[in-house]
Amino acid sequence: MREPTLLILTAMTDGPRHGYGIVQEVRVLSGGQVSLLTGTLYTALDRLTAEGLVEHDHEEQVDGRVRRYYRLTAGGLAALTAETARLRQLTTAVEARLRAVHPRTV
Amino acid sequence: MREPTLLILTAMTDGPRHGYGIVQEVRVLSGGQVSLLTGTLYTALDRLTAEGLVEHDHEEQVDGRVRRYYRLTAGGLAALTAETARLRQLTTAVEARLRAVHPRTV
DNA sequence: TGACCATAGATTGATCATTTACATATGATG
DNA sequence: CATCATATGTAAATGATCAATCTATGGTCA
Repeated sequence: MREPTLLILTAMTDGPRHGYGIVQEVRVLSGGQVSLLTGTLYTALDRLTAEGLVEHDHEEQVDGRVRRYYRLTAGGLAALTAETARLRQLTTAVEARLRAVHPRTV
Repeated sequence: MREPTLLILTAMTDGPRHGYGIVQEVRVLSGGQVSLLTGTLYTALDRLTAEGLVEHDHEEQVDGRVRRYYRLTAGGLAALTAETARLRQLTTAVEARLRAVHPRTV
């Protein structure tokens, strides 16, 4: 799982969100570092839907614009949790190595 | 930076290593989870050399086989350190979110 | 009032890293 | 005599992301 995918899933943990809402939420939770491109977002949502990690929720009409909401499935939450644990383990291992060899750089 | 790349750089933090040595080291430091494929390794080494994160060290002849050693440059170490810090920050943010919303799953 | 920005959706072609598969070669193990 | 561990690499395919573009509404500012 790549980074944008991880962040997209994370943005849906607290409930369904529509595309633009995911873009904004990812910006917030990444500390302003990641601004998803729409090309990344919508193709990822299609892919994740096909994989069963995400599914359609409902649609809204706001000011003449459609809002399409997506939600995380149980499988999506499980995948996100597993991936995060794997990532933490990896990060910890790399940091341990850096500390051991180059104590001042970490 | 993708995961295999991160691990390849990490495997060279304690000194120069040759290709196959990197494969073995990555297996160890990933807790046996990642076995680099040679296609990934050698194309990554070429790319990282072109980017200046890695450079050629020396060559050895062992049992009629060549061993080509690579080492991390100062820029490579800096990039690895920065990437690891970024990854930790990201992982922490995602975990915080998971804990806040689904306390039992983390 | 006309330009621009934020919001909201989406598609297309290009790029890049990785994977898969292939190719070659030696020495040790069973 | 086959297979595995060691050791190097290349070429084609896949997959995810990026860059660019498009449509459309409502609000702000000069």
